[in-house]
Amino acid sequence: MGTTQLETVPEPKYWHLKTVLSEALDSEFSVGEILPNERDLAARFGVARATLRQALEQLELEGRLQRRRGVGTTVAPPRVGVAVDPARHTWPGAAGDDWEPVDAGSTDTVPAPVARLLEAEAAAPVHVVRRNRVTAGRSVAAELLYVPAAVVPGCAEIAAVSAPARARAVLDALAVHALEGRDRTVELGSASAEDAKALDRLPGAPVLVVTTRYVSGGRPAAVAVSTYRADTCRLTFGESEAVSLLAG
Amino acid sequence: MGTTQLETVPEPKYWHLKTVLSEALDSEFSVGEILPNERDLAARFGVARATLRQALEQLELEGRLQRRRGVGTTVAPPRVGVAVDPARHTWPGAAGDDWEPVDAGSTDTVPAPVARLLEAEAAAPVHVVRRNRVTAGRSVAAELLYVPAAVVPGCAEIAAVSAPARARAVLDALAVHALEGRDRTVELGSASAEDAKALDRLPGAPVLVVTTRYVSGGRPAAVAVSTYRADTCRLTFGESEAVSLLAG
DNA sequence: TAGTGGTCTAGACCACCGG
DNA sequence: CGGTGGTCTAGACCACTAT
Repeated sequence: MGTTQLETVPEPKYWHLKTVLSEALDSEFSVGEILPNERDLAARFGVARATLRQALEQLELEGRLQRRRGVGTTVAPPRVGVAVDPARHTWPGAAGDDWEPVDAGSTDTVPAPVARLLEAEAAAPVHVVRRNRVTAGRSVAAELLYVPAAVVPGCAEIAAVSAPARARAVLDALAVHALEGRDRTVELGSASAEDAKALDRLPGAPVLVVTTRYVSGGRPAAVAVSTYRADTCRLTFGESEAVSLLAG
Repeated sequence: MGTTQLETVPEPKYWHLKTVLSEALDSEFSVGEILPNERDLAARFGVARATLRQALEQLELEGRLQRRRGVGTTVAPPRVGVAVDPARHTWPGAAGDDWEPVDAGSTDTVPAPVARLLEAEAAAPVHVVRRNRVTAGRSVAAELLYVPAAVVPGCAEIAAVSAPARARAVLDALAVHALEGRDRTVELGSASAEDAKALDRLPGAPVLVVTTRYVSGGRPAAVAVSTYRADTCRLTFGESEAVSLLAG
């Protein structure tokens, strides 16, 4: 039979499609340009729409494309470099950061992983602060900050008139302590319905979940769970912020 | 018609399915247990297999499930905490790390983003070292380390007999310099065919891409692009390594 | 209202793994 | 070999956006 074909491992169509599209994006399209619609593209490549969509989904995951229902598919700008770890260790809410306080409330039940990080009982009273991060004019992250009530005993944020003021009250109460240390984890997640709304994405959209534990007085004083849009963000650590902006 | 239904916003089926399955995983399954196959599950929930798969894909993305072709779907163990940023700043290849050198070679053409980070021409000769990271017995990351030939002028790794020895030669030549600093970015990507093989995943699988730039003598001396399995890894920074292991 | 992407279906075949 | 997940099809309808 001696075919010249060696190891005929047929590449999936969607994978090949993704490669072709990716090269086309590099050479024939510019940022913001809109692509033909999915039905036309599928017809042009001779595949089912579902197959084409599989390729588009991958490209969107990689931050190459942006798709919006009712609008179309556009070429995405390079990912935004977002500083996650500034040189100065500071409490959340310090002056000059990109975060805007949204609201604050209290609860007795925090997620189990958060309770573990706080080294507290899941049932202890905890303040929950919601913040959004806007960088370079784009909404990039949503955050829930958990502060045990015991850490900010005098905090009476309930009395504050506006929602942002309630959030600020907790942040200010936190800042009176001395910050000793901080540690972090980064992992992949999918946006909850609530986070999705804040990030202007659909529920389930891929996000980078940054969990930060703040230590003061030898004990965990707060835990922040920040969810960043994975399609548009590149998290930067150390002095690399300026670099990554250039690298975009 | 006064239905009791308010704001009938129909939740997508796959989203609801995901929620139901997620709760079932918490309460009725233990780690490693195998789920019924996709056709049975789809029938049981009264949905098409594609819809069920959409839910399973989300759960796999979140590290809750593990699917292997020809085998089945199993409940995944908690994500492994992987230290990305040890307190001591060291060159790659320092004693005691999890990385095993695989091979090394030379090239004249590096990816454009890498060239930018190296502040070098894309056409300059560069050594490329491939390493794999095995943590807790599991293959978690694959890496390409780019070292400009000018940084390790005496390095003659070509002569080394074995592939790992070639890699070590470059790493050792790098270690003679003084490491001044390091910066990093983390972003979402999808596994290349080559990385997928090293990570025992399918091409296109979601990965966390950690780009590290090593600075020596006031100039970039090396750039590492490490791709971590996003389904099984949680990257840890700072002193949080022990914590995250507990938190698992 | 027309056009877009998002969801869903009911099939089919393929690649891979185990016994 | 039988069973699994992976790929692919050709449709249909829905939710959203802009005009």
